[in-house]
Amino acid sequence: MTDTGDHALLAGDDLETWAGLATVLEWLPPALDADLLRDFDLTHFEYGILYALAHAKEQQLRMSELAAFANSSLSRLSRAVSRLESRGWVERARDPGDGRSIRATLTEAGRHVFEEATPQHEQTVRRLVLDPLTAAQKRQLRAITERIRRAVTDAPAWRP
Amino acid sequence: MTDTGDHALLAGDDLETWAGLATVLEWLPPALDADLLRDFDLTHFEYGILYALAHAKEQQLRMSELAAFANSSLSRLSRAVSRLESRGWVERARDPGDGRSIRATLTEAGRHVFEEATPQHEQTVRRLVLDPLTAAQKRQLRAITERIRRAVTDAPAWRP
DNA sequence: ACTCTTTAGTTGACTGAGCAAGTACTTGAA
DNA sequence: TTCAAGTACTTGCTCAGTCAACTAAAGAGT
Repeated sequence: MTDTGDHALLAGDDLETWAGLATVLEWLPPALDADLLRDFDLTHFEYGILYALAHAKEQQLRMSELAAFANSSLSRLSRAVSRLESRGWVERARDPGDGRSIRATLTEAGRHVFEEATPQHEQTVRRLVLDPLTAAQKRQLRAITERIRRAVTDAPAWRP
Repeated sequence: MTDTGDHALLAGDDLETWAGLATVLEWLPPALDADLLRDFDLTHFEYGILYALAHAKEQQLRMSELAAFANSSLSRLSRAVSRLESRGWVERARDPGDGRSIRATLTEAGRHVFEEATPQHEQTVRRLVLDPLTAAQKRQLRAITERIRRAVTDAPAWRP
């Protein structure tokens, strides 16, 4: 094994910290998706859209609001809503007040799917993330993710 | 806002813990990719392949070994190596000992790119993950990611 | 030696996401 | 009032990733 230069190479505890996080970054998202996908043919992202609509006033939101909730580009959201619409879970209607806007509404069927999927999904979140941790660790994780989140959003050349 | 049923809904601190982690899961990977992609046209995944090869004996590994290092399916790896090969950074050669296997080798050019990219990438990892945390938090994060990793790999219906 | 199965890897068809260009409506300013 | 600039979405193109089907070689059993 050849060394790769010595610009303060990542090593020891720091390397382990990073490797541990990288592993979770890699494996947790597909694991979170698995149940939802198998039983409801929903990705976590699509579930997030149903979640936002279900909790919105009159179960409807403008596309751009929805994109903000879902941390998504408008383009990604537009395609995702198209998929949900084609399954009859969401409907689109032009906003009467502003003809540029489109309001997405959760249908009865969509609400039904969301209510079926929710307990299972929350169960998955508990099983993979919350239950394995002690109360202290959950508290620590909140502080840690908050610091990382701030570093990411402060990053130059990276505006979420 | 309508409630969605009361099957021990996620709420309070637990909800915050989960929301915090979900945000990091969403934003950190693209932020980690950004510099590498801009300056070297390399994704984090492709960088990982170069990393594994650079640290392997004679800078070469069988595809399936490489897939294991990169936590990747063989199919994804095969396509990624094709991309790297087309840029002249990796070469493929049939294994003389076992005609089924293919050994991927890092070329001189590939080694060069890897050595150029490494300091910057490690700098990014520090900036986004390690530097924002205290020594205690880094220790905590190692323990936390280890528990989550175990929960994920133990998951029924999810065999990495 | 001759199949049968297993292992290693690649590839075709399809899907989801990003980017940039396009459409449609609104607002502001001459 | 009219037209330029801006806002809210959508869509065409391209690319990476998955799954399943395929090729090729190795090993196992008879």
